[in-house]
Amino acid sequence: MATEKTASPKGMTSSSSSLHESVRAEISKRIENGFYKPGDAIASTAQMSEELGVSAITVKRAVRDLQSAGVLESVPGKGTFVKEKRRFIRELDVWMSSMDNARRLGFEPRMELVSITKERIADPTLALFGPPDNVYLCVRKIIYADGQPIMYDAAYVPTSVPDEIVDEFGEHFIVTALNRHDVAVKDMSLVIDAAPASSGAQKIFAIPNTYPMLRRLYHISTETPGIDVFGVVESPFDRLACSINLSKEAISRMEKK
Amino acid sequence: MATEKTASPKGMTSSSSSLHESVRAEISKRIENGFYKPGDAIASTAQMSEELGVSAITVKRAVRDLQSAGVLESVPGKGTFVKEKRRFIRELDVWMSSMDNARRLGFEPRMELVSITKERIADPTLALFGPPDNVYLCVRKIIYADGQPIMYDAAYVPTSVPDEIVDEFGEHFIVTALNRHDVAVKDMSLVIDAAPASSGAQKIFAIPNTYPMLRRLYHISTETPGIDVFGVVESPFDRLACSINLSKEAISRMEKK
DNA sequence: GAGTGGTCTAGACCACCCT
DNA sequence: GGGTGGTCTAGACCACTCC
Repeated sequence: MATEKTASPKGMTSSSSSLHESVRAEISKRIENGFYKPGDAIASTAQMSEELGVSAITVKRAVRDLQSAGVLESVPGKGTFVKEKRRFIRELDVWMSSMDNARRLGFEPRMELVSITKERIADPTLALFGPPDNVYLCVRKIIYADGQPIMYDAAYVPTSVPDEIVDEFGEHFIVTALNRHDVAVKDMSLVIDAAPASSGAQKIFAIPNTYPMLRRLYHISTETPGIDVFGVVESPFDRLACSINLSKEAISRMEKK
Repeated sequence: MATEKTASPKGMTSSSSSLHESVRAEISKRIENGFYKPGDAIASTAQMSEELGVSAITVKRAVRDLQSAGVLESVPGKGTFVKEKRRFIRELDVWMSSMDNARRLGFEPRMELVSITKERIADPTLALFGPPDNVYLCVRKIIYADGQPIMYDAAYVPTSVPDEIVDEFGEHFIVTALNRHDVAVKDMSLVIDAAPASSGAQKIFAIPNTYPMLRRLYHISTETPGIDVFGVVESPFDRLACSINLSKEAISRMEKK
């Protein structure tokens, strides 16, 4: 079958080797051109299949890859839409909470407590910080900016932390809540990486497949013996970036070497 | 067709809704169990298709998702293999070059100059730093750790930089080369995010589809007027992470607020 | 009911690798 | 030649939404 074999079906630039790549490029081009604007629905699979002269499955393949790339979003029964691209930048150097950070950038932040449970640290990547193998209070929360979920935070705090402080975890960031009760933060280690979404994050952010999230692993140590906090923050990579400024002082350390 | 409809074909845990997710989970389970070890070839599509009682396409779908997740790697004509998981951690706080950083962590680093061309800054994300719209020298290089490519660096340096310094870009990091010629670095801004691989990075790292890379955008400003460097480093997210330590001094700034 | 995307299948062709 | 993965197709069913 497949009798006619046109090199480049219906006016697509056949720059790529495979057909689904060409289709993907065509859709991307239309978005860049402004033919499809953010929020718009693109042509349906059936339409585009006929229009470009390729099979419906090939169109679906291209669309799925663009979903993964954070460009498109499909709603079953409705259509496939061009995602709004607005990205939140978390400034790590200014050292303020994400909430303050958001406000400064003109976002309307909101925090939602998901659960407080007693758990051991499950995430093997947190082993990087060498946390004691205890049972912790695991505080999970979602941070929104302008209604969009941008972070999913799982913090492991020692069970020895008094209830007055725990009660504030729903409204405040961990560090803020600790500070308000005179538990001074001594030091904070961060590891930034990307990894497939946890099951919790998959539900919250509606991640289509095992797609990587931008992740911040943290270890907060305090002046109070026995109070160390470990945690993971996951964010969709198209909605968050981190910024840092390394000042002259830090650089001078290098020059001395 | 598809007459028999077993809920959970051939002893897979049907924890997921869709079939390809179950297949994916099954493969992941076998890797966790140690049934498939790093470097091993997994069962071929045809074998697994029969073994699990699902169509070959569904197996391929599951394998493709695991490729994207950085778990599997397929070599056409040979088979599909479990990737070795060894990750390089770039310490940003210590403020040393990636080469020194690598040696300290027991990696054997190597740098390979790809090209030095005259270009304007193409990457729109670098606009974040507000670079002047000039023609720059674009220095592209690959950094390897133990033979594995872990970074793809594209640096834009002003054309006014003397040739003696440019000649050293092939062997040294930008900052190191500048320092060696008394161009002192004043300040460095970093943005860490994840984004689909550039075309160059796709080739170097053999990225299957438009899969996101961990990215570091940088802006280096120097004491010498007119010498500012902008750049992008891309890394496969399963091969690199960044670490930072925020010391007590940085935190004290917050407490004062 | 008509249209949408999501899933699954069977079958085919190709390029590649190994023996 | 026989195996592998990669691609493409046609056709089907489902759940969903909107009219």
